[in-house]
Amino acid sequence: MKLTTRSEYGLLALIYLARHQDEGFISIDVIAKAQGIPPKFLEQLMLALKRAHFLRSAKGQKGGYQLAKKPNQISLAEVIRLFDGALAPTESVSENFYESTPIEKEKRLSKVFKEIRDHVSNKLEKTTIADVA
Amino acid sequence: MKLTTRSEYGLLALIYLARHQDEGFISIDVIAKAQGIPPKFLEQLMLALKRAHFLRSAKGQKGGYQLAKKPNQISLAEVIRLFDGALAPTESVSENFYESTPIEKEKRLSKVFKEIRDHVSNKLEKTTIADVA
DNA sequence: AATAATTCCTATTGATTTACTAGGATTTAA
DNA sequence: TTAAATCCTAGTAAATCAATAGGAATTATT
Repeated sequence: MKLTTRSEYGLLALIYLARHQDEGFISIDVIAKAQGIPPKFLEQLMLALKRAHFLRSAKGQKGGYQLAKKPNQISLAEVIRLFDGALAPTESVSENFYESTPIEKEKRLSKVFKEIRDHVSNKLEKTTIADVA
Repeated sequence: MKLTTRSEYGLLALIYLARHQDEGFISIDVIAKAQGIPPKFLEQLMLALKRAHFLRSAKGQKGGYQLAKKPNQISLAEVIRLFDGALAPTESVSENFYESTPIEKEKRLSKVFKEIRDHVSNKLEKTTIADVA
């Protein structure tokens, strides 16, 4: 469950937008500058967030992005899953991204990792952008 | 905190050795075959585990590896840190592998990840090879 | 109508990491 | 002397990651 910079940047962008909810559409350049994110890289992330329906956009001059949901309706779990996939320490123990891995046959070990997955998942599911903005 | 296969294989090897503690030195080929690990890859991992003093070795014919500590004195945390580094979701929130990351300035967000780090860390610190073998 | 500012979209790049493999040197039991 | 093992480092192929490039489409402003 190591976060990539995409997840980190994605969260930072959402937090920024949550803090400026009532200011209409905000451009990538503004967000990038405010949060210290390479603008062209952020562009990709915004597109992904938009396609996942966390954001709404407006094209053209005076265009930009705004939240498509209330901050308290966007969980950290959803955002991190979008950019990084499984929250679990191994995919063999993931609910959403199951895949076989070497430790799978070791039931006791798997149980430990499942417990961790549950805790991480619960925590990130419960925590929303509103909580951290 | 996504486990690499090195960590997974490393844990599997230690579990095997814990289950065969009283059988003297056991060769890489035997462990590799039993646990389904590419032998030359396992060799590297064993070497690392030896250098970290989890294992003892004997060279030459009839040689091999055995645990250098009791299974209940080897925590999952130590093994995973050896192969994968930080247990924390971001290094900015890691005690043992601190490094600056983008979310660092967001205190609320960092707090969430610290809580996760603490839970993961505690759980893996408390759980030993004896518990999972 | 022209221009500037923006999102949209895909491809590409360079660096790093990951999962291995290769192979020689050394040691030791048979 | 030989076979079986660890020791050790280098190399490699593929994947992932972080970031850049650049053109197309859209829209407000001049």
